[in-house]
Amino acid sequence: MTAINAAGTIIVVNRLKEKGYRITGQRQALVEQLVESEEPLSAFEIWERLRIQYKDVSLDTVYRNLHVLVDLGALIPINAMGKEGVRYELVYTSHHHHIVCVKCGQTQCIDYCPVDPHLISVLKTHGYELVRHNLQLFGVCRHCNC
Amino acid sequence: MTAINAAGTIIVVNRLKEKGYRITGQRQALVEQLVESEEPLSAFEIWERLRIQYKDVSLDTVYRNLHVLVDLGALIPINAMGKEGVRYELVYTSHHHHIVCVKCGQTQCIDYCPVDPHLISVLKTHGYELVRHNLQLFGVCRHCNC
DNA sequence: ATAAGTGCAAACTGTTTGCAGCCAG
DNA sequence: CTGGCTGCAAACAGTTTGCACTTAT
Repeated sequence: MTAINAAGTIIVVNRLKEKGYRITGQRQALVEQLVESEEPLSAFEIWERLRIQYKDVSLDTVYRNLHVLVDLGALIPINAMGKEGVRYELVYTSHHHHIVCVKCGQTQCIDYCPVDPHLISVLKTHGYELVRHNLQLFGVCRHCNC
Repeated sequence: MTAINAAGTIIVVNRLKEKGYRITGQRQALVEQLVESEEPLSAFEIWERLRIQYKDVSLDTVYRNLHVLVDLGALIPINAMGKEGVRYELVYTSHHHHIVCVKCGQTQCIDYCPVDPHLISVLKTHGYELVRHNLQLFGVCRHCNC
């Protein structure tokens, strides 16, 4: 694990401690997997990776810890719609959106966000103040497009 | 049913006929429910409404017909990102998105779409071909902002 | 010590599928 | 008439929950 990843783990683990959560081996290992992953992971994928270190870890524990992190605001759920369920990504990185492959369910980060001053003002004319947003992009990835 | 809704039903039904699908009572009634609905419906909600006319219609039939309409391109699946499953909206109206008030749940159509040639090309560089998309906007409406 | 966290199994939800009968074309 | 459509039941995948045991604090 790189120094930058170790730091990321510590940040998340400290947030857990602050809120009174206990740091178990499984919980810390789950955070490490999320920090080290290049892309959002599904609960099942996290489970597969955790089992290398914790051979008896259960999928339930993965789900429970994912919920804890989501409640904490440290993790955002990304819905892949269809193939495989929700994927999770830590949010200490910069703001961006994702595209999901409608065939295989893989996701990629897209460094683009539609929310600009123009959209904000359009919404204002409708009487709305924007609180949060999510751009869902669905496509076919290079691999599935053959 | 208003004249405009009747017209909407006919448009969708004709697309089904063109592709060789048969027009059963259940199928037509399902289209009518979608046309008449102000907002996207879940499979379960459609089923509830269909059962008023077709008391023995099965939920499977709802799903099967939803798939047919999605394959046809007449219906887009919208993931509510909450605990509920997928919602469906007919696409014979002009393309737009919605903003949802996080306090009262009211929605408004927003005549804005982030998908432009620039975004398409950004996605191409990621190896993705865009199939469909959905912009989810959450805000506080004029009424709730006091 | 003690309450949060865990593994197991079983329940639950939303969706899909195999089959025999039905009905639109 | 006949293949697509249907209802039924059962399977299915992803997720959640009740329980007794374990472990971090």
